[in-house]
Amino acid sequence: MSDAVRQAEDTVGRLYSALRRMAADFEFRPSARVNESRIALQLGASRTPLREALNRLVAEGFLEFRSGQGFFCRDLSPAGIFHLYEARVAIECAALSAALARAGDEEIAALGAYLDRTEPAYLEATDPVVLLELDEGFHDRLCALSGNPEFVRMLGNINGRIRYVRSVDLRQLRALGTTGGRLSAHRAILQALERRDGAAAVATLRAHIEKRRDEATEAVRRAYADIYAPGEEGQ
Amino acid sequence: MSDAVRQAEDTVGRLYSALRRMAADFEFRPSARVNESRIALQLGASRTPLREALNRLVAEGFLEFRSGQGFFCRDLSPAGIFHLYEARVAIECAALSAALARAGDEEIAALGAYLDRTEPAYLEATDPVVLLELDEGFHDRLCALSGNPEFVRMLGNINGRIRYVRSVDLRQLRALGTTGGRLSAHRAILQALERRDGAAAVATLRAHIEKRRDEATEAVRRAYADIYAPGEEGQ
DNA sequence: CCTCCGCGATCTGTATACAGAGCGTTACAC
DNA sequence: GTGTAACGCTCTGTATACAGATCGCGGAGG
Repeated sequence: MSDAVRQAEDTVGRLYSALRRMAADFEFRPSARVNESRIALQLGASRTPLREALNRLVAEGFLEFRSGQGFFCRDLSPAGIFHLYEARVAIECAALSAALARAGDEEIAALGAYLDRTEPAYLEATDPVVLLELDEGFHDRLCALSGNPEFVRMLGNINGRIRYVRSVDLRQLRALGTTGGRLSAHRAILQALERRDGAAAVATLRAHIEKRRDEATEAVRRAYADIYAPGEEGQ
Repeated sequence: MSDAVRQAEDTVGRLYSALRRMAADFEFRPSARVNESRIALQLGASRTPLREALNRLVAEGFLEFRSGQGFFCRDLSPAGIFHLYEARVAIECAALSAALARAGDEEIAALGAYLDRTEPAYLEATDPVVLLELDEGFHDRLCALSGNPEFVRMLGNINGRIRYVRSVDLRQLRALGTTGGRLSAHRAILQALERRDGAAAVATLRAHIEKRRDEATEAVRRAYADIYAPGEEGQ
């Protein structure tokens, strides 16, 4: 059994995870074709399971498929990112509403404990990847309070697809020294949730996300620079 | 070119469409394993493209995958359907809000024309499948007014997964002679949209969907009866 | 009668092979 | 010099083959 569990991550699953990360990080350039043979060799598997994993990512919107031409990376545009942020607002706010009605006090307290626990790391972190992980961690847990796995699934999908832009945005925010505001926004949402003040909680969450949404155009521009000239610090 | 377009539906695409319909209609019994060899033979293709299509459906939540055991049909439960309806409310209401801000008068007029055009068929239709198609047609177009393809994609996914239960629910409504209310609800939403009365439009839409959502438990019970004893008219 | 073990059949998981489409490149004509 | 057509290479799309895992069934032991 322990062997089965250990090997639970089978080939397709392993390839899927690797490819998802690569697609999220735009290791495939926007709109560029994915060379199956090369990636298969690189990941140490044959094309059959690789294509199965690629098909999953197509269904999730990470990649596109054109008949007779193969798989392509999704493109990256301000409009596309805006739409994803808009969907994120819809899902997170709906999840929060559901959580207000259904989540128990102890579950909300657990989210508070998470916030307390991660606060030091949040304030000290310099790596935007770590910062983003902590940020997503809060939002994921908040979403999970809804008890609706569809919300969790959809948010996970969206977060994966905007992760790169968010990390670029976050790096910029850190450079400007304004990351603290994000944390306090999380705290404000939690407090409104504890008070069962639905209107305030949803409004705060919505404003929190829409603020980033409205930076999307600028962040996408930076993301392009970052994808095609990595390493060169901002500017 | 016309040949290319005609053949655009390649093998994987064809299999995907066929399997999606089969999964939506619960031609695979809930939680039952999908026999790859049999389906491949049945659909006239080999297992390789079949598995690619199956993997897309896993990513979309129509099927589940268990390592070493293969593909299984999603299960059918009142809670699961409730969660899907809840997600549907979130997406459709958010899409409507976006449409209020962005859709042009002529686009809204086009939706009105659709409603006028389909009204006779709606009132005369006896086949629940046709009725459902008309109903979904309105909601799809309404969602598309948002201009956000993510909303459209998500709604399409959700609608596919609740289609069977909706068709059972709709059949019951028809038997009770209350389908007219649905149509007038659509009309009310449209009129509020034309007046740019966001609060009324969203409230009407929400109530319209939540009414069905709250029938989900009963509809799932009927759906089970229908899946395992088709042909026998309800009850 | 129930339980556990082992065998066999079935099915999944992956690699590989091959056919055919797409695309770039080059050479030739204008 | 430019446009076009044909060639060839590369890569995709699918079938098939085979290895390994899983599950059911039958028999033996308690």
